[in-house]
Amino acid sequence: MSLSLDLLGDRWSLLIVRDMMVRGYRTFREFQRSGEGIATNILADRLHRLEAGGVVDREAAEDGRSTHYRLTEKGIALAPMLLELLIWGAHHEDSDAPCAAIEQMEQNRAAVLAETYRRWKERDPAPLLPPFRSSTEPAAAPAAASNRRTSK
Amino acid sequence: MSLSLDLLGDRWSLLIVRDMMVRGYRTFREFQRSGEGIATNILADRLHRLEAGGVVDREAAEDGRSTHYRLTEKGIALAPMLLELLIWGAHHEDSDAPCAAIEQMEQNRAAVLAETYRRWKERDPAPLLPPFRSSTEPAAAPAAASNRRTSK
DNA sequence: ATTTTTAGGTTGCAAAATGCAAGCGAACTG
DNA sequence: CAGTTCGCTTGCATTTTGCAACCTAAAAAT
Repeated sequence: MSLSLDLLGDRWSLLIVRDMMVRGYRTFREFQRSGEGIATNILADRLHRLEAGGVVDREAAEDGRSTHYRLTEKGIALAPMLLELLIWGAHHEDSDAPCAAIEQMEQNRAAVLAETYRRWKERDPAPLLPPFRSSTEPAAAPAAASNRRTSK
Repeated sequence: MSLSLDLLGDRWSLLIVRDMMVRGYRTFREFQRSGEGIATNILADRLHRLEAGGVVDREAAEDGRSTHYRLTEKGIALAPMLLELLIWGAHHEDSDAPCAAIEQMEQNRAAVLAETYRRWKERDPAPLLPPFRSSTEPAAAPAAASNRRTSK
């Protein structure tokens, strides 16, 4: 496990993986602007390390100028761990998390993971959970059969 | 989640929590000698931060000289996440992990977590998985609710 | 065909975190 | 009383981080 933490045990790596997995982020810019404020040199370094560690892959986008980062099989396999961390954080740290959504995930772990894996396999870039506060569009229906948008 | 990583997102914090949870470590010395080689100043700092973050508690030991660190409710709640990380690491990083034991944990998540929680509640310092060896022995199996330990 | 914008970085530098070895005070032990 | 164990702290060198500025290549706009 110490080897795992060599790769993932820092302030940013898991945040990047989470952004790829649940928010569907793919490009350098998206990570950069994801609100937490990572410096560009650190972001570049982390992406390289994750690539070297076999957690992400980079591929040129169709438009020719941007690069798309994508989780590998090894990377998407972090989903269960990340889900548990998300739940733990919602309960014990993040007071601003959308409680109803989290509770639903908690009671529907398998479905959430299945949906996460499907989105990865089909390269579906839609966010797993829609952006927190200003979501008025009923676009993305995340987890399982029973899904209802409950605001905070 | 970024708040969670403020507290846990570094090379050592999760390793300390794991040592408390699965190896039953309690004292400064035990953490220090746990093989990974953390410097004493860093260890002291991490223990303080984990205490400040409400993940561990410190209590004076009976012998008067040593201190016992113990996971709080919030700390033991990290068990599901840590179990998933352990499994992920065994599959994708740690080639030296005891594969059979891991596989058993994987198919028995709920029981492993129940046993972990019991050990915490009863202050049972026995390691969850004994120092690495073959897992064909039923006595070492932590999974079942049957337990005959007479500590305390 | 030039300019402008966008994307994905690199570089230099200061500040903070880390690793290492040594030492320190209090509590027990002989 | 001397010596050991325990949980740290201190000083110092090295490494990592954060910040801002800058760079190149390609697409878009003019």
